[in-house]
Amino acid sequence: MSFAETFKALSDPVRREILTMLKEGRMSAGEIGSHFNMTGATISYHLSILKKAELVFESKQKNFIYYELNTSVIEEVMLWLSELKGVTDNEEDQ
Amino acid sequence: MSFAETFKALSDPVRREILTMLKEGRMSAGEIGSHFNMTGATISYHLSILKKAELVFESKQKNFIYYELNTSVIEEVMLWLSELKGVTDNEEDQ
DNA sequence: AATATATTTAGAAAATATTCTAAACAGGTG
DNA sequence: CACCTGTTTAGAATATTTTCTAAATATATT
Repeated sequence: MSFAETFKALSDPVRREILTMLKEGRMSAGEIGSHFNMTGATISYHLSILKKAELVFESKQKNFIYYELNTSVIEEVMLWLSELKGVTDNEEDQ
Repeated sequence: MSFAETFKALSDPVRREILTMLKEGRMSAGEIGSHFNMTGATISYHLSILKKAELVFESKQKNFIYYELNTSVIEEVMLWLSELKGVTDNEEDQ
């Protein structure tokens, strides 16, 4: 995991909205795309950035590709941020 | 606070390193700059991005400008991320 | 007041990111 | 197999970001 890739992925509003949509469950590329006023190619580009950042993973089914949140990277980012805040091990457990 | 600005600020390795340095306490622009192989102008640019994102604040003293971490925005980001993970209010308290 | 030190601003060059259109690919269905 | 649907890839246009040099500003010191 690279924080550069992760934060870069999170820095785009379209990509953050995609992640928020995926909170409710997995969606196909087409379903995701229909929520935006953009071509499928552009959505595919954003999904590829999220995939590289490991913020989502995909699974194929028929000729659909489903995307799903990957929460483990989110936890790593939160850990980095909490260390930045200077949280001690004890404080972390509260 | 805008998540776009915050994540964009966090997406650059130089800026993340500046934040990590500031964890130890406040530093002047010059002190920060001397840790990097870049001109003062470039460091000033990065500091302005961090300032706009409210990840740091500055205070002037003599002809030095000191920078300091602002942890409140970091907490807002962590909250956004924990909501993305789908954490319930109860789980948050553990 | 002149000079020195610390930092920022302006403007330009180079690198990266975002978006589009058109074409390609992959898996079903008639 | 030919075709349709869903998605990605390639390539180009545009926008944004990062970095530099040079100049400007602001505060202190002599």
